[in-house]
Amino acid sequence: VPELPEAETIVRGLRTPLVGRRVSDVEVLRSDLLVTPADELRDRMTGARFTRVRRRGKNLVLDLDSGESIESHLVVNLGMSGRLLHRPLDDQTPPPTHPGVRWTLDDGSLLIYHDVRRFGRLDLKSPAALRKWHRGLGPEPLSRAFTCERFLESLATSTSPVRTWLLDQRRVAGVGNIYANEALFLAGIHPETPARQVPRERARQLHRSLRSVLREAIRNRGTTLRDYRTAQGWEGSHAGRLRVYGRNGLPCFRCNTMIERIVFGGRSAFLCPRCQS
DNA sequence: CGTGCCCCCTGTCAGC
DNA sequence: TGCTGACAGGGGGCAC
Repeated sequence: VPELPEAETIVRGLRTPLVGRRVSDVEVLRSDLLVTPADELRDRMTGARFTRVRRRGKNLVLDLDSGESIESHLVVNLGMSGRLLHRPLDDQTPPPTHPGVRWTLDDGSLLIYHDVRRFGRLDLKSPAALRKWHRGLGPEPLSRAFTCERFLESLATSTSPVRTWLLDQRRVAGVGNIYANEALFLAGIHPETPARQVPRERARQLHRSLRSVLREAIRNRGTTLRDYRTAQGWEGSHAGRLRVYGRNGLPCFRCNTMIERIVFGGRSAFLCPRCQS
């Protein structure tokens, strides 16, 4: 689920409640979600303070300080159905149905990792391990480093279908199946076009449309199809704004041609056969 | 290095 | 009503 816009929305919703707070308790209910051994996670997080909450690609990164400049970084990948929820002390809403890890903070509020399918992963990394992991991911598509020139250069090195290219986190970080399909529609590119065969002008357009669709989805607090929720448990509102994703059998907004669903690389792609040659 | 396939897991929905 | 199969936003591992 969560792609870059969803991760960004969650991060924004966690900053205020988390930064400056100290962890008073850690409960691991599903240890299969952890890369780090459960006892180590408890030992290193208990008593530590959240110093920063950020995002890298589709991952959430929670920085912690255990004092005497001992730093850790909790990297959360939400998989398909993960949620990272903050529940204030006076919270009246029903408790999550599939909690995996629960942190109690020093103000009595709770941070809960919730995941029905349990494809998500939580990894508490050292600063060195974080740097190494960081280097393995591609550029942030909304950063200045993601220039059109670099994008064109990288596209030209690959024979993979352009949709597959967009999903590869080593090429560009944070794009998933929804926004890959949306950006390709906006740029008028068929998802199966080999990356290096995308015409230059279309590729330039793809660079622009990728950035614009991600920003638009962030403004809408992400796409809730089923599982995704913000840190406060709210749904995102971008689902109703999708142009092709999930719209097979419905008319294209631009030309009225029926949107098609095809499958390659083990995943659905949605396209307008007329607009996306 | 790229590709195609399988797997991880649970829930929902369409069709019979 | 109940069963079965397809499918779901991600990612890692494997053989080739």
